[in-house]
Amino acid sequence: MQTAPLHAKPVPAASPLLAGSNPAQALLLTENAALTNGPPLLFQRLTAKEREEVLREGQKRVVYRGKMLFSQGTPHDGIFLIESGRIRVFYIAPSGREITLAYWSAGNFVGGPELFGQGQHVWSGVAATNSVVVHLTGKTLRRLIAQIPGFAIGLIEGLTFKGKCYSALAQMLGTRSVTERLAHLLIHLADTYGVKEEGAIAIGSAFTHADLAHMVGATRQWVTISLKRLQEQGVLKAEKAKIVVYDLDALHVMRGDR
Amino acid sequence: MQTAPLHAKPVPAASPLLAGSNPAQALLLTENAALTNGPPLLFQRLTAKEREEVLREGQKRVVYRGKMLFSQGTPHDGIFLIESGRIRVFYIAPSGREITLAYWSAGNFVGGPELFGQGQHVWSGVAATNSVVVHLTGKTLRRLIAQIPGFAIGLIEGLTFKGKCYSALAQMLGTRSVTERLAHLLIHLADTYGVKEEGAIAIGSAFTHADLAHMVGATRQWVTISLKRLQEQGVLKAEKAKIVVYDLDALHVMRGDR
DNA sequence: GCGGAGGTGTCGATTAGTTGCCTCCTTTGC
DNA sequence: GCAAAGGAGGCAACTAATCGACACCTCCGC
Repeated sequence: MQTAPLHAKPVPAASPLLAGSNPAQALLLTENAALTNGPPLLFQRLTAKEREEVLREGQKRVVYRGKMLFSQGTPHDGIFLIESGRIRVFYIAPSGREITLAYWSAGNFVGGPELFGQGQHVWSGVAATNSVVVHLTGKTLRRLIAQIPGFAIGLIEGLTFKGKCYSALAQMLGTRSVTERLAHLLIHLADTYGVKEEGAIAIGSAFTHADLAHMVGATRQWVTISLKRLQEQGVLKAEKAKIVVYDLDALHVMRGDR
Repeated sequence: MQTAPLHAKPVPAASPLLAGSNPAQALLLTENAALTNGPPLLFQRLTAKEREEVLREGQKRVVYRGKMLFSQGTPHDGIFLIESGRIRVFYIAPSGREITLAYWSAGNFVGGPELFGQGQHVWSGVAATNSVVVHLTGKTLRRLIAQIPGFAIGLIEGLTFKGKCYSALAQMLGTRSVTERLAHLLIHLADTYGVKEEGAIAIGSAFTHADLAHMVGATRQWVTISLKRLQEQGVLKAEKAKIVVYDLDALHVMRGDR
């Protein structure tokens, strides 16, 4: 997730959102599987025609990896609908400590919890991969809500969903130890990105220790130490940019649900 | 905040909500003053007639101090509108650790983040004082939303507001130390319940150390220690059921905003 | 091939925060 | 009036997690 220069990949011409069939995901720290498996897609309830209309109203923007989409403290105006790529939403405290709320994929929108603006962003958003987003201003949103009933419902569903995400994160951070949170995250990663590999599950995602640390709300070093400890216990094996989980059940025990 | 038996106070006959003029508050751990000063009241946008209609549709319920209003894990159906009293919304992890989201007063509703049900409660709600609530089921909510436009907007505002609360809490828990969080809370308490007293501010609220601990996400003992430390520094003086703050500025420094 | 940047592993010191236990003070019930 | 119960507060031992620093490794651009 470094911000190193990348060969700018060509931006796809046709919007995948028009098809309305992408397996949208949200990657975040939670114990509620329902939250991460099926975030409600904003476009799900719309006809092809309505989808086109929404996209026409918005302003398409290409965001390269490492570039900021919006920043905490800056004025808020509307939302960003993700067409492709992955957006990391995070917050940095005055002290420099950082917490990642979630990684959002195509079909979701970011830039909440407010919809119409009139405030400031409380989170920041950065492109975790080269991404394409559609910016819908507060003004445009009002118009679309009035015009397309399904769009309004989709937005409310989206807001409700985000509410659940925030609240799940707060619960995790408030009541679970870092170790438990890490176990949670690993189970979730295994679920989402895991590939079965002769009895074990390989997580091939390119998350650095720092990325994981931000997701569980801990320091990079502590994640390194914890992973090493888990490795010594035979629960998993950490190779570079790849984690192989041998004993998923042990993680569940650690998490506190078995 | 103990659940000791209380002499049941008479329940007021007329609903204060009909007047639509109570100074509603939400007590929670956040750095955003706007969040706590003015939570949007559900009834603010309604005419007296509409208010009556909503109250007629709901089922009134008296909840005595210490009694549960809803519990995490139980099926969710609709929301509870607070007519009088104070409801504490909290979560208990399997390990027994507990975190308080907020204390909500008259004019607010609890039982989110979902509106219509079809899920389970993720938080629990308990009466912190003898309270009167109006239960609006998911079905009733749908009807009211369709009938009264202002009610729908009020609900969306409420949801958005709750989203901000959750997200503020997550940010606090993820990036601030317990000490900083306690400073936050004390400032906020001084703001809300504080009474000026010859240069100092007296917080007379009957919050126990355990209550404070649950609000900042720490143990009762650590709050005791921290308060004692602050007392040694001359920042405040903790008497029983009363905290006198001498040096509010020191708390601000501790919080990291000066 | 060299230098830089970013990621990882590790160590030691320190602190933040927890756990368990104990005492004191109120309240309640008889 | 007194015993029992339970909450509130305090002390001490312990551990979880942070902080800062540094060495190493690998990938990448030049």
